[in-house]
Parts: sequence; structure tokens; C-alpha cells
Amino acid sequence: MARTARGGAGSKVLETAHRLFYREGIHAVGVDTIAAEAGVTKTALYSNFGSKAQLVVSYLRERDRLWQAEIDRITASIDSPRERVLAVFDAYEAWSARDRFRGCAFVNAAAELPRPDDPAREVVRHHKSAVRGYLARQVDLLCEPGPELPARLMLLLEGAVVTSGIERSAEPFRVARGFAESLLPPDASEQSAER
Amino acid sequence: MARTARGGAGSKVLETAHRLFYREGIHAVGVDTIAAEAGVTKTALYSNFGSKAQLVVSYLRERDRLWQAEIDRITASIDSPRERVLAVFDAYEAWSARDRFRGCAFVNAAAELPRPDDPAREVVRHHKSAVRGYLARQVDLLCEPGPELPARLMLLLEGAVVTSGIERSAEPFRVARGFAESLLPPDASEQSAER
DNA sequence: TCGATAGTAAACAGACCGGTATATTTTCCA
DNA sequence: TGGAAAATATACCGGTCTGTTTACTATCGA
Repeated sequence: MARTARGGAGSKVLETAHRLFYREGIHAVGVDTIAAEAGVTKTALYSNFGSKAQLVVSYLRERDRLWQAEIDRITASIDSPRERVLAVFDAYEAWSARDRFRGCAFVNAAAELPRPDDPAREVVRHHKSAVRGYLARQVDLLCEPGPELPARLMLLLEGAVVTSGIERSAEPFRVARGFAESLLPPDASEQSAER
Repeated sequence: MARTARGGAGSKVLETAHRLFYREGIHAVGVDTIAAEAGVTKTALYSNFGSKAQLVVSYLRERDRLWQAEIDRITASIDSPRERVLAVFDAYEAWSARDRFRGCAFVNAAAELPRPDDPAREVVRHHKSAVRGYLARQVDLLCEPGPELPARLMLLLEGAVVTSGIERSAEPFRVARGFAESLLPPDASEQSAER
């Protein structure tokens, strides 16, 4: 709705594309399949999205939007920055235990779309920067060392998602969470009025 | 040579497939392209590898073999287990700075091949277990805590490879290396100066 | 009532997909 | 030197890929 007006057919297509692209990969799913599964015609798909490449971009944007919403929902009721960071690790772990889990959609998309100037890769970078930004804001509230800690936490999270996707196990997240716990200073109650 | 006898055409095909699969992705490269680029006929390709899926498996096996050889070469002249681990991080960083770098071939392959029982995914798991095994052996020589440290180092390495592939920067490896350095106890024997 | 919007239905285009069949040439060695 | 085996060239198979075209229909607000 924000930048591309699309009707009921468009949202059904996006929903279907989201599911199939994540589950089977981008190159592995054709537009005919998406249109058929969504119960719309190819004409409707193309009038809403213009091309498969733009549909892929919409898929990743939607995925990023859902992630933001989920993080907000999860951390809304948590007051401590430290606990918020750990809750992110917990959320990823819970996600990885679901049977539809197939690793990070953004990493998978980047693996299939090598060209650095591909518009989809821009969405990937934007998402990763959003995740890192969230962690950095929590760390800022918690202590004041340089930018090293957020980057380190990000490495842990990224490593755990990839490993978990390959091994189909939630174990990497438990390792990562324990590791993160050991890195984060205890909540300095709530007196550190840094910002 | 070991398990599949293949002639000169076979090795040219494997070499070409290796280059194209890594650079452009598996689904994005057709067998016609590989055969043409390798300068052999499709018949020769199929008589050597049987199917595209088996060629993919051969590609990943070769990649794993090359990794083992490279690690052996790099660490042959290093006596300290601690320095060997750090040299692995350095080797990845140097690799990531090359312009052909496009992230981890095994992670990328797993992203394109969702089925858990795909033979290619078995090679992926085998490779990851080999990397983890190498780190674990060095850690064993260095100290005696549980299996947590190798798993943690592996998370760092994996996270750095993925992030570096997405951002096309060597920076994640510098963060990961510094992080790893802080985790590894000083060499027990002749605990001389840190680098 | 007009006309824009959004959709359906179905065929088509041209390229490319993995894989095979057939026939010809080259190689090697007994 | 003869002949089997291996490598080659070339054409072909059915199917799928993204994307377009044409023709028709339902809805709804001005």
C-alpha cells in the first residue's frame, strides 16, 4: 500500500510468493506456480508486481517488515536492555525449532542473487543493518564501550542462524545465547542515564 | 580418481563447474553452459558425472578437498595451536578480500538445495564438521574445557563469512579474529609475549 | 450511464532446462 | 594391421522459464 497500490490479488500473490520463495528458493519457483497457488492469473501477478525480480524485492521487504513487528511485539514488555538482547536470541531459537525453518531468508536470497547491484541485495543489507541497529541500541543502553560489542553479538546471531539452518538443530542458538549472556554486563539497575 | 575414474574432459568440466557454480549459483548455471565453457560436449559431461546433481556433489567434494589442503598448507609451519586457529581466521580474511569472493560455497549451496536429504547437503554438513573438527583439535591442544569453545569459535567464523559475503567487506573477519584472540588462552608452553 | 479499475481466461513467444539417441571419429593395443 | 573401446559431434526430446498479447467481464463511483 505504501508505495505500490495493489489489490486483493496482489496480497494473495505476495503471501504465496513469500511462502514458496522461502521454502524452495527463488530460482526454484516459477511465476506460473506462484500465480496458480495464489489462485490468480499470471496477468494479475504481472499487473501488480511488474516482474519476478520486483516480486522478490517485495517478498524481502515484507519479510523485513514482519521481523520488525515481531521484535517489537516480543520486546515490548521487557524493560531491561540486557534481557531484550537475550530475548532476541530466544526468539530465533524458537523460530529455528519450527519445521518450516530453513535458515535466514535474506542470506538465502543473497546466495541466489550474486550481483552486488541487485535490488534484492539492497533489501538484504538493509535488514541486516536493522538487526545490528537494534542490538546496538540495546547495548548503548547497557554500557558504553565502542562499537565492538554489537558487531560481536551480530556475528553470534548470524553464525547461529546459518549453522542451525544447515544442521536443522536449535543447538547453535543455545550456544550463542549462553555466549551472549557472558558478554553482556549485568543490568546496571536503571541508573545509567546515558540517554 | 579415488572413487570415480574420469578423464581429462572430466577434470575440465569439474574445474568449470566449480568456477561457475560458485560465482553464479547452482540453479543459475545450466549444463550446456558448463560443457561449452569447458570445451567439451554434453555427452562427455554426462558420461563423466551422470547428472547435474552428481556434478554438484563432485563440486562440493572438490571444494572441501581444496579447503583441507589449504588449511594444511597454511598451518604446516605454525607450531602453536593458538596461532593456528588465528591463522585460519587470517586465511578467511585474505580470501574475503579477493574479488571473486562470494561467501561460503557450502552455505550458498544449502540455500539453493532445501531438501534435507539432498546428497549435496550431506557434503555441506561434512565440510562444516571438518572445520569444526579442526578448531576442536587445536583447542584440545591448548586447554581442556568442554566442547563450548570450539562451537563458539565456529559461530564466529560462520558469522564472519556470511556477513562478509553480504557486505563485501573484510571487516567482519577482523572483528571475529579479535574476538577469537580474546577467547583463546595463551599458549601453555613458553607463555611468551602476545604477538 | 459512462468509464476507469481490476480481474479472468487462454494462448503465445522465444529462450533455456536436464537429458538422450545416433552416428562418426579417434585412440590404443594385441 | 585389425578391431574394440572411448571420445566426439550434432541433433533432438519434452518440458519449463519469464514475460506478452488479446479478448472479455465484473464492480463501482461520479
